Amino acid sequence: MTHRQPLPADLFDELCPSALVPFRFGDKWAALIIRCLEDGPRRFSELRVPLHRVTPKVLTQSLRGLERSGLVLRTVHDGPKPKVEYALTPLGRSMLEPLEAACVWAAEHWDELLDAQERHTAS
Amino acid sequence: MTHRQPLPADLFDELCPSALVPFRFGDKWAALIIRCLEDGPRRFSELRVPLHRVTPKVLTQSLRGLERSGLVLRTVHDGPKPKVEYALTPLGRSMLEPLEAACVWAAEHWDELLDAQERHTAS
DNA sequence: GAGGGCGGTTACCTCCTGGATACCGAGACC
DNA sequence: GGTCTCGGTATCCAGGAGGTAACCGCCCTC
Repeated sequence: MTHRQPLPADLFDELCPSALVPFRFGDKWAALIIRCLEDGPRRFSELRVPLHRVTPKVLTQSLRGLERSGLVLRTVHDGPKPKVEYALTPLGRSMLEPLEAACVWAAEHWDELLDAQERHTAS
Repeated sequence: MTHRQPLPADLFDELCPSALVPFRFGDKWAALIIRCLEDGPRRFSELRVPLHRVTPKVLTQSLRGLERSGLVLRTVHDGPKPKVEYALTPLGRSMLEPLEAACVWAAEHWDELLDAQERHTAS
């Protein structure tokens, strides 16, 4: 091994972006929700279908979190029938690219990941 | 809005890779650790420097988790002095690409993210 | 034989996420 | 009046992630 750079003294210095690296960005369901919104705005009850394992409370929590981060916009349409729509903001939409890259990686290495898990639980 | 695809009925059907999408992959420090290893193997005490806000217990936990996932290899070099090295496996190294994409995204939109946070805490 | 660096481990505790379950008000529909 | 859908809340609770602090054996050097 040739002479390498020593590691930086403090990865947390200042507001180092790497501390907010989107791996581990958002809560447990954030990525799935964002992918549900990529085709356009969706209603709450529309999101509940593919995410039926997520209770409404948790779904609301996640959506509020994404709203707080500026990734999702919540719009209440006044009218006779209640109608609430969630849509990606431009910022949220810009996230689709790295998110897609991460999904592709996961899909490609799915088998290896499972193998590693099994090999460890076996031993 | 033109006619869109309805959302899939169940995002959790089978072993859908999107459920393991690397956003939210690993624990709190996984991404930072992986980036510390991209230049080659590092020793435990070497990692402790940039990650000095992570206690040894948690660092060990994270490293064990990454080892379990097959992303990191732990090697004990027998010899007069104790020497343990952590290195990325090929699988771990392949993860650098999407991780880098995520970091670039975060760096580019850092200001927007902070703005959104502040705007929300203010209101 | 005292001390120090290495690579951790152990015990304990706290907080927060996420889950289960039940319930709610407004409007439309019957 | 009763009931349905929509878009959530309220309440309670368990598990686990993560933090604190102390300790450990081994080997080396002084």
